[in-house]
Amino acid sequence: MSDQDPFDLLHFVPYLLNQAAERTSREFEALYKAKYKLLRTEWRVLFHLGRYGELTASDICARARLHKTKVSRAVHALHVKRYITRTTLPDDRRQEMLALTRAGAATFQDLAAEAERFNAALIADFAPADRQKLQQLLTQLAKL
Amino acid sequence: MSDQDPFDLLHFVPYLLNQAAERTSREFEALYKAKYKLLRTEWRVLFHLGRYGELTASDICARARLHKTKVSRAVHALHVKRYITRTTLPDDRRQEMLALTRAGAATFQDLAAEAERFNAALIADFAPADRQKLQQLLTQLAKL
DNA sequence: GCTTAATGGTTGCTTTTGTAACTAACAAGC
DNA sequence: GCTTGTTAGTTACAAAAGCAACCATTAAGC
Repeated sequence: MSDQDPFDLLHFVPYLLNQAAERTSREFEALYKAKYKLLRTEWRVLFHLGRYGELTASDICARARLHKTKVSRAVHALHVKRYITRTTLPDDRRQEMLALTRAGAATFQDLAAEAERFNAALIADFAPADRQKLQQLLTQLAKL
Repeated sequence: MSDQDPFDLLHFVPYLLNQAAERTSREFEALYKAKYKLLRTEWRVLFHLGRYGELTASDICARARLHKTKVSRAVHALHVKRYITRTTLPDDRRQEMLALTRAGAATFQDLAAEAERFNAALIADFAPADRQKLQQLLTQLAKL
C-alpha cells in the first residue's frame, strides 16, 4: 500500500476488498443456496436472528447495514419458508418482533456450523497474529 | 478470529470482507458516478485498460474476474461514451482489441488520481506495517 | 475439405437490487 | 382532538446482475 507510481489496482483497498469478499462469499453462498435455497440477504437475516435473538426489522437494518426493502423481502421469504414468526408489538403496532421457528433455528445451527468450518479453512494458513490483525483491520475499514 | 463459542458474525471473514468492501466501494462509487456517470463494471474495465494497456474482453474477464456478459455490456457502454475504441484483430476476427481514446485516458487519469487520494485517506490511520499486512492478507484471501 | 468441437462475444429472459413513493401507526404542538 | 411530522415497513417500478442460448469464427479430427 505504498504510494509508488503508477497507481495499481493491487494497492487499491476497495478493489482488493471486493475481490476477497466476492471470492469468499460466492463459495459460501453456494453452500446455503444448495442446501436451503436461501438468498444472501435471507441468510444474513437468519444469522442475525439466530445469533442475536429476537429483533425487529429495523434492528436488523441497523446491525447488518441492510436497506429496509432488502430486509423486508428477506423477512417475507423466511416467513413463507416457515423459518421465522412475526409478532406485532402491542405497544407499537408498526413494529414486528421476529423470531426463529424450530425449523429456522435448526437451519441456523447447521449453517452456523458450516460457517465456522468454512471460516476456519479460510484462515487456516494464517498465523494467529495475522488472524487477529485481519479482524482488526477489517472491522476498522468497515467501521463496525 | 478465535474459535470461541458462540460463533459470531464479527469473526466470520466473508462477512467482515463484505461490510468493508461495501462501505468503501459505495463511497468511491458515488464519486465516479457523479463525475462521469460510470457504472461499477465500466469503471473497472476503464481502469484495467488505463492501467494495463490494450486488452481484449476476455483478458479483462480473466484479470478482473468479471463475467463476460458484464464485460460485454461495459465495453458497449464505454464505446458509446467514446471512451474506448474497438478493433477487430486480423488474425482472429472473433476478438477485439480495446484501447482508451483520448477522452477515455483523461477520465482514467482523473479517476486514478481520485482513487489514489481515496485510498490514501482510507489507510491514513494505519501503521505502515499494517498497510502492507492488509494488502498481503487480502491478496491471499482473494487468491489474486 | 468437411464435420465436429471450442472460443470470443452478444442477446434475451429471469432474478435480484435500488429507489422512491406509499400506507399505517404513533408522537408532538398547539 | 386535530393538524403536522416521524417512524416501521411494504409495494411498484426501474436499473443491474445472472444465466442460458445463441452467432460467428477458428481449430481439430479424420
